[in-house]
Amino acid sequence: MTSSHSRPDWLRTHTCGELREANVGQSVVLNGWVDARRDHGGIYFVDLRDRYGITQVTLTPEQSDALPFSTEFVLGVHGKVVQRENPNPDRPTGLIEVRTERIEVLSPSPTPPIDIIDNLDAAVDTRLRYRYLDLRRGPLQRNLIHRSKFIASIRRAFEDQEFIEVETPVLTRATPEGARDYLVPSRVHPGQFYALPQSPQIFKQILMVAGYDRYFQVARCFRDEDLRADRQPEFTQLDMEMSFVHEEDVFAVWEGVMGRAFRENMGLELPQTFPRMRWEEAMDRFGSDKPDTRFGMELVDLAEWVPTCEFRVFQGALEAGGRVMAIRVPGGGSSVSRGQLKSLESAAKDLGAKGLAWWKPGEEGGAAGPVAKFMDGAVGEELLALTAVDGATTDGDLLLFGADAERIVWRVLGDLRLRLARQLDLLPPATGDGAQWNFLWVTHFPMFEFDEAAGRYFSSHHPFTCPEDETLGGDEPDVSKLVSRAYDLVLNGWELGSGSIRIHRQDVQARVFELLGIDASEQQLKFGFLLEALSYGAPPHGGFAVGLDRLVALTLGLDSIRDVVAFPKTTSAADLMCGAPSRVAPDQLAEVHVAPAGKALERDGSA
RNA sequence: GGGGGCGUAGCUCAAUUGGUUAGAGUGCCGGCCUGUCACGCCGGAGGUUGCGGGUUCAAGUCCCGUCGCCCUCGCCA
Repeated sequence: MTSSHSRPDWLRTHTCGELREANVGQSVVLNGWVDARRDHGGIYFVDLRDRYGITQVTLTPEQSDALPFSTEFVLGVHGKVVQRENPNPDRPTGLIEVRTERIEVLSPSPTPPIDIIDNLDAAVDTRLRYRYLDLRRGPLQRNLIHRSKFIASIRRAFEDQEFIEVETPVLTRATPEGARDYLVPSRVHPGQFYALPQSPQIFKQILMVAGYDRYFQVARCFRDEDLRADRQPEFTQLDMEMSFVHEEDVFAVWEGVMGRAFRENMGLELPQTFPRMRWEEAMDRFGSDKPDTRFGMELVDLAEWVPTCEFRVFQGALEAGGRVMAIRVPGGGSSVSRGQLKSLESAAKDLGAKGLAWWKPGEEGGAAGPVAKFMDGAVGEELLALTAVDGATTDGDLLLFGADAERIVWRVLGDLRLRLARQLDLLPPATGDGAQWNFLWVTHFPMFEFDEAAGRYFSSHHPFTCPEDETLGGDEPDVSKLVSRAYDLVLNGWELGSGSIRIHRQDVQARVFELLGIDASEQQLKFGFLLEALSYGAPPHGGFAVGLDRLVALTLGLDSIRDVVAFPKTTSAADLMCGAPSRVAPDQLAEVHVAPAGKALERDGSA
């Protein structure tokens, strides 16, 4: 059967990015948006744009007078490709132009509220309100195309290793712990709610029980928490799970996946294996569980040295069971001013420090810092030797100290290290030739973390994470010291993703619940169906998930994931383009058995 | 929920610290120009200064409230 529609003659024969000298003499039809116009009286230039490029079109005065059009109109241009009198070497199509024979407006446009140019400087609200115009711009198009190709590489990499892509539900059950759920009321079950998944965690473990052995998915996840530049309420994870594996098997798969995606999309060869670092070492050397290893300024433990120093604050910190550590800022003696030290100190205080001790060994008197008087002679010499990078002694450095509980020292010095690296420009460029791609596996996370407010322990990862020691320390364990088989993948100081080897033995699982203070009835209530599934022959398994939005943003050198998400939301989780969230008609609410309450009542219902 | 910043023409920003008719660049509209590609020259339109209230002879400017956007702490197993 043939179509009853005849093919319109304005349909393009070429895109706006493909005509070259070889096409000179050909009759062509182009479709595209009016990027710019230049009227020279006797001749009229139009830059016609689509996502492939820009081609210059020439019109006679008669043609331009006969047909009014403006920027962002969509045109169909019939014409002949000709060599240019004045070529433009800056454009791929710059050697040719299309001399118009016939032109028609396929679609008009009012003056756009934002310019469709690469270097746009417009308010974010306007860009989000008219997202379709923002997305028409070159940089955003290139971002989304890069994202698409990146995902395609990852899919191929998983498929080549026998992974099976399985879709899991978006309407699912509320999760007992973790982030706040997005809820969806059920019409059929009055008073009951679905939740949108925070991750496919439970489903992927069940797929292992079901024998799928190697699963992956490009999965949308939802968390009803406050936003940041690198956090959206819905985001995309590259999720996977494997059976009959050890940590190293999971790492190897991802090293292959990342290697392929970087090779195919960025022309970069990543190392075949990424470095591994235990959590404890990451904290001790970088003050962070997601260390940026592209620069030095590592933390140095001063426990051995402190007793030789008279400074009571340092000694007091050790006596109280805390730590004393320092970072050495190369050249900081001159590059970090008193004013900057003040703001560093206030940053340190915001993070829980009582103050910030510093020393500029090259300086005299007050300029040398508040603790300089304790650094005379051998004491100072020894400290300089301890903190020297690769044994090298450089003059004019700055030493910053942390003396407090271990957590605070890590947090404060880890933060100052990053702050100073940015301030002093120690970071390599985010993209391009000088860029570094420091992938790192961080392993051996603590099993549990104590929550002061709740007064109990919580799983650092989640309660199905396998402990390193399956006896969990025996009869009287020190819960705070237990180590898990959870791991993170870190890239240049960003946490790309996390995962773990799971518990598959019921006795171990029961013991973990016991340590978390979750009794049998609560277990049944919260995790019943998963525990039941795991009882029917659960293979030993483990998995991992990577935040795709962050990964893509990083590979493009962007700070904000908004520029790699087609339709992002604002800091208050609103979609300015379609106006979500919105009020709904009372009928619609009644149908799902929901009535406004609290603040929803105060704002009188202008539905 | 807390802290900070911002809100003036379609867009990006000014407005001498409370004082005449709120300006500029850009975009848009009109005119001129045959080789531009950030075209050029001339002219024009375009404003509820986010919104509401207050102080004052007088408010873009000061005060109170409110809304929105951005950053950030909490939060995000």
